[in-house]
Amino acid sequence: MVNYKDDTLTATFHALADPTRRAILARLAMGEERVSTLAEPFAMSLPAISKHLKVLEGAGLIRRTIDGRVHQCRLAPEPLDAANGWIEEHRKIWRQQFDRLARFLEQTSGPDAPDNTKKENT
Amino acid sequence: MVNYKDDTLTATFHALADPTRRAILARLAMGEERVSTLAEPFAMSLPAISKHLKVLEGAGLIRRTIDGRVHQCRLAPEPLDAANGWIEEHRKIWRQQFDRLARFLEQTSGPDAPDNTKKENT
DNA sequence: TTTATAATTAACCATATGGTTAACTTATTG
DNA sequence: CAATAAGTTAACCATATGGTTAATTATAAA
Repeated sequence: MVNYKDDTLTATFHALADPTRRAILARLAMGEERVSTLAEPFAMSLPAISKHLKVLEGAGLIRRTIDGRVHQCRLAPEPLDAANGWIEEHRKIWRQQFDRLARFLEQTSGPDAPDNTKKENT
Repeated sequence: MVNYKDDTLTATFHALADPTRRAILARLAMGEERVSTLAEPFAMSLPAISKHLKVLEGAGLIRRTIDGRVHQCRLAPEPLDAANGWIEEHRKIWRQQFDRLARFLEQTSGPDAPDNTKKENT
């Protein structure tokens, strides 16, 4: 039972909860990039990207080195490890609990019993 | 390279980016609970919890069975698998890239070279 | 049938978020 | 030095978020 800092997790998950930021991270996974290059693929202004980068940096997911007027961004894997740790830890228990419930339903009602799960609205 | 639905990930990460919701999920990992029981530990109103549950349900992280006037909540592990998948997939590449950079710095500047990493503002 | 319980919905509020354009700072280059 | 380029900061705006209290719905119990 590792103890994950609450605000670290919150910041990390919040940073990941945006498609633009995830795309930036995915791109950075292929190597360092400067801000303007990172901004290119997106249909939004540079200041918008600048803000996204600040969120990512605030969560510790990226770091930047300033070289003249060029800001080079690169990934920092630590917070992702924390997020991953939290998910991994819980996922196991959840699976167990989920499967235990499934077996319980199998046993009590049998495989031919009417479907008692809630309808999905996928 | 699995293809994760963008909005599923966004909804999942957003749902996880709140300490109250994570606490609810952690509690549900120990077994099904009704809404009022889930609300007890928190210093906030029932409607607030109700909203949190709706967010979790919207992200597919929990399901509920309505039994009379009692709503039983339980976990649904699928979206967490997706989130975990995204993180896992990227984390590997990030680590590689990170370690490659570290080795590169070792080689070019040597172990005794001056520290060229940016100062942390922890 | 009246009353109490479980939970949601409605209406509202303050603050956060994600975007914009314009202005600014700091380097680089002619 | 003047002009350009990289990027951030400032000011602003619309919408989303997370909370509140009051009202509402639906079930259970007296």
